[in-house]
Order: sequence, then C-alpha cells, then structure tokens
Amino acid sequence: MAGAVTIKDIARRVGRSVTTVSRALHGYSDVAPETRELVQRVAQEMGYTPNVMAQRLQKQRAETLGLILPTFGPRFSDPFFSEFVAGVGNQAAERGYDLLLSTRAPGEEEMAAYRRAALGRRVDGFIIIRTRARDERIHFLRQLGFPFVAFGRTAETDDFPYVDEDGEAGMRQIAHHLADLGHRRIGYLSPPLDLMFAQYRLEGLRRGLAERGLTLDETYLRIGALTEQSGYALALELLSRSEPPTALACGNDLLAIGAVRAAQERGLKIGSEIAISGFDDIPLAQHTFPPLTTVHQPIYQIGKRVAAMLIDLVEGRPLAQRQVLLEPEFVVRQSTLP
Amino acid sequence: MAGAVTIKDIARRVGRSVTTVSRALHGYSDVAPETRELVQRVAQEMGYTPNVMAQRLQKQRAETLGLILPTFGPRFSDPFFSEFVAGVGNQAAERGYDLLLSTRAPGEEEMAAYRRAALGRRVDGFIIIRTRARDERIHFLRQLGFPFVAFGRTAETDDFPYVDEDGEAGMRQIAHHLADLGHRRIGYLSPPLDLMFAQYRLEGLRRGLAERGLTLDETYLRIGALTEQSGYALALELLSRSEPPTALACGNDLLAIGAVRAAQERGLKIGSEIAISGFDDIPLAQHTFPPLTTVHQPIYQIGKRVAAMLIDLVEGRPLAQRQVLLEPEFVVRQSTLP
DNA sequence: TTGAAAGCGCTAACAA
DNA sequence: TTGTTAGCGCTTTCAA
Repeated sequence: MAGAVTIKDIARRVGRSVTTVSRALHGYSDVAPETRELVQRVAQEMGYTPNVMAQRLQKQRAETLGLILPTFGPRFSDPFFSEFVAGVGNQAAERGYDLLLSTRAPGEEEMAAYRRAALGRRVDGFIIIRTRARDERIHFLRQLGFPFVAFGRTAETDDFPYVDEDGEAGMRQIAHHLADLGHRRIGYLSPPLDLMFAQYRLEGLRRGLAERGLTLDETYLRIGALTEQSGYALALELLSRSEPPTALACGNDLLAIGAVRAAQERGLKIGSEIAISGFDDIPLAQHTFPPLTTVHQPIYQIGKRVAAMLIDLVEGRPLAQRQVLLEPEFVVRQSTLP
Repeated sequence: MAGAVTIKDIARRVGRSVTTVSRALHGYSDVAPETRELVQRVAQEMGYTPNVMAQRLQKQRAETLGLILPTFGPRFSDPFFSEFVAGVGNQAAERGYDLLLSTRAPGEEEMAAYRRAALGRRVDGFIIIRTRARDERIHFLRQLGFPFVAFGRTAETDDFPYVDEDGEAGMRQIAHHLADLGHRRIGYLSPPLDLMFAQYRLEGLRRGLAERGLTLDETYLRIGALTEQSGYALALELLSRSEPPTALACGNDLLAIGAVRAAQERGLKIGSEIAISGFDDIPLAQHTFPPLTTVHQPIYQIGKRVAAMLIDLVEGRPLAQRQVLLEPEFVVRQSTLP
C-alpha cells in the first residue's frame, strides 16, 4: 500500500512545477488549456488521488464533523441512531465532509473525548445529541467558542444553534387524544428527566391534561431508563395497582414497546382495554401489535438539517435560522382506540 | 477558535528548539530531565494539544478506521448497528484510533467512497459489514492490498481476514428444535440471498431438517427484505394458505418481529398455536410478546474483535487468528413451545 | 543534551 | 502562464 502517486510525481512526468500541477488540477484559469488537459490526463492515468491529510493540514481545516454518541448502559442499542447518522453522514458527504464517530458514556471520559477532538483540531465542529438539562458538553464548546449544533435544547441557556422537535406540543396532543377518548386514570412512563426531551414531554402531558380539566396523578408517574426493559417493569408496576390506569402514555417508543408487552402478558386487549402511546415513531412502532399511536420525528431529516447548519457555521456562512423548532406530527394507530 | 498553541510557541517560551520540545513531550531519554519537566509543565500551562493532522501527515498514517455502512432502503434503521459501532469505536479509541463513518447504498457511489477514502489515505483500513455473496468491496480492497477485516464471509474466496458467527450451525439448531417440537410444516422467511449470512442460515435450516429426516418444502420458503414490514407481509402470505405452516423460522429478528405481528393479527397464540423463531437476538427480541426464540450474536464483542484485528493488521502485527468463526448460542424463549 | 535542516504532500503569495 | 519560495505543525535524521 505504499507508493501512492503525489503531485510531485505528476509534475516530474509532465515536466512542470508542482504549483502548476496543483493549479491545473483545481482547474484554475491561469494555466494554459493544454497544460491543464495534459496534467489532468496524466493524473488520471497515474491514478492520482490527493492526500487528504496534506490538504487539510494546509487548509487548517479537518473537513470533518464530530459526533460522540452517548451510550447508556452496556448493551446499547438505539433505533434512532442509525437513521440519524445516515442523515448526518449523507449531508456531510454531499458537502465534502467526513464524519468522525465515537461512543462514550456521559461523564469524564466523554468530556475528554470532546476536548481532544476539539483542541487537536481533529474535527471542525460537533453535533450534540440527547441534550441534557445541564449539559457540560454545551458548556465546554460554548466557552471554547468551538462550532457545534445540537439536536435538542437544555435548561440552562438557549444561546446556541439547535434543531429540536417541539416535544411539549407533541405530548400535549397525546394528552388531548387520551382525554378525549374518555381516559381519566392516565399513567405516564418517562425517560430520565435529566434528558431535556423528557422534561418537555412531561411538561406537555401536564399542560395537555390541564387543558382538558385534568391533572396528572403523580402516583401514576414513573421515571425509567431509555429501554423496553424499563417500560416493561414500570408498566407491570402500574398495572398491578388496585386501580390500574386505563391509559399509559410513554415518553418514547422503547418504553411503550415494553409497556405493550406487559399489558399483553396481563391479558389486556391493547387499544380497547388499555390505551398505550409512544413517542418518536421509530420504524418498529408500526410493527407492535397493535401498531403504536405515537408522535413522529423526521429523524433522518433532522440529521441532515443539523449537519447542514454545522457546515454553514464552520464555513462562516450565516445561518438562515439559528434555532429550529419543528412541529410534531401526531400519528394515531390502533394502540389507542375509543 | 484560532490561535491554537503549537510546539513552536512552547519552544519560544522555554527558549529551546522545537526539536527539543518535541522530544521532551514524547518523553525521550536524550533530553535533560529539567528540560523535560519544564517543557511538559509549560505545555500543560499553555494548554497545548498536538495537531493531529500534522502528526498524521508526518507519520503517514491516518490512525483512522473506516466503516461504510450499507443502507438498505430510505428509512434505514438497523438495531444491530449502534451496538456494533460501539464495539468498534471503543476498541479503536482504546488503541488511539478514530472511526470514520459513512453510509452508502450498495452500488457505484459506495465503491467510489471506498476508493476515495483508501486512495486519499483518509483511513488506514476498513471494516466491512454485511458481506455479499459476490462482494465488490472485498474484491477492490484485496486487489489494492488495502487492509480490511470483514464481519462475515463471501461465496467467492475466503482468503481474507474475517470474524463471523456460524450461522449455519445456529440455524441447524433451530431446525432441530422445531423438528423436535413436532413441527412438520415449517415455513422459512429469508433475508435476500445475496447477503452471505442469509445463504448460510438457509443452508443450516436445510441441513438441520435433513438431519431429522425432513426436507424444507420450497413452497414454504419466502425471500424478503431486511425489515419487519417484509416479515409481516410474507408471514401473512404463508398463514393464508389452506395448509399454513405450524412453525415459522425467520432469517433474522426483524423478519420474525413482523411475523409475530402477522400471527397476532390472525389471532394465533404464538408459542403454542404457531412457533416463530428469529435470529440475531437483538435487544428487542426479548420484548416481543411472547419473547422470541432466537440465536444470539455477541455483536458488541464482534465489533471489538474486528477492530482489534484490523488495528493489528494496520500496524503490521501478525494476526493470532486470521479467520474467526464463532459458535452461536441458541436461546429458547416462549415463541416456540412444545 | 541540543539544534539545524529536511521533509511529509499540499496550497498560495509573489515574482518573473 | 509559469516557477520560486514559504509555510501548514510535526518528527526525525544528522551534526555539533
């Protein structure tokens, strides 16, 4: 794998200087057409591909976006993630950027990874996902003045560029829907509240119920992890009460899938005997039995958008819109019936 | 974000040459202890972080592993993927490597991405996943002599380093299990057969049945996509026949999840009235109702292992084992009952 | 124990 | 239209 063709090899071959070759390759106008063609032909023939590292060192730009995926727990599987990464990756590729990916559990090591990648100029900017109420990553990058765009907001400041879906609005719609279906004992399974999106969704549930003259019975509120396992366990808990909820709203689809299993195990007919709703509309949400009522997130699009904004930022282009809040799309399926 | 501290800045500050500073920072022995300490202290104070690109240009190594994820279909979601990436990423990080990630649909553009990354020395080696029966990626890299390690095998040659699970052995166990449960009309939903793992699994089913004196009725065989949607549709098809299968083996968990929904919709009691099995043991497999009988793949471990092998390869270390075939672990749950 | 100089592959300011 | 020169930040001979 040695002996890659360099600009120097081409220069020698065509009897021109490296400068001329470089300019010819970039199609600059101040080089004789014949030279340009010759150089390009020879480059092609010799199988020349520019050494990206050299270009980047010279340009002082990594042409690389960083994405450090927070992993929760050992067996980490995020159905969102592949779709989001596809969105980010495709947009990045389209604009000539690479995507540098790491996974790190929140904490010290995670921050060290940010620090190294940023200070070592390994990446030009970061994409932050799963924002936390108090988010050290955002702290750090803001203070450093290092470019980043977040998917999600935080509780502390909103002086940074982000794309988010309006989770509060989404969950309000679910609350309305369940209330309008006649449910009064409504349980709620929430993801950990240090995740900002969980706060918005809970708040949305509260507001939505209030708007129908109801209040969330706090004893029906359970905080869990981001997993089906957690949804399963918490749902069983609620369903075992003497007065079990007739509807179970869940802060994300994974929790809902766990809840569905719990209800099925109890022999409840989901949809009619108990209503269950999710949030996110992961691909699997259509494939539970019955299919899940949920709120859709255009996750691929969000990935693309976040990446596009970050690249604009990195290249010093002004952002058309620094903060994007997307209207959620409510999707009624058969897990909540009249 | 300008004005990053360089080795030159430190040199100026401590009144030494850049050479000395470089050596001191690397802890070389041929520099005076006082100088070394001074340099290291000052570097710390000034917040020095080496410019990775410069180091890499000089070393002629990208210290980066490439992973180009084949995306099938637009709404691409692979439950495997996040876990695999976590394994690869963590191993890479541990050994000082970055992970460069792209997503590309199989085809022309995919190959172009490999070409650019390889020839532009953007990465030192590739990890290939979802190997195809005839795999152009492997062709290309082999011919170029570019380092790579595959997760999976191909039909053409096996003269390359890989890690794979013995899918044939795994599916044989499922065949035995179903046959021993008394099933005679056994349906099979297969992923596309150009994916090599699908071939092994189908072969395993055939052999396993043969070993119990049965043959796979080809009219019960359906080839689908890698999605629940596909499993759902194909299962419905088979279940609508006048003599529907009493057991439905599936080539992966996603297909099985779709099949589970189809069976539920038909009012079949899964486990007793119809047996359904998956393959992969994705996290969700425990959370269908009833939980899925399947074959486990230690996907995180495989990711780690593949990355470790690739790094050894890249660094010219001999591989302890060039081809690794893992014994599958059969997991019986409640979707297949006596 | 230290430093000068060369070079990794490329781009760009400047001069010719 | 072309070439010379310098430099991106770093490592590594080689000589002192």
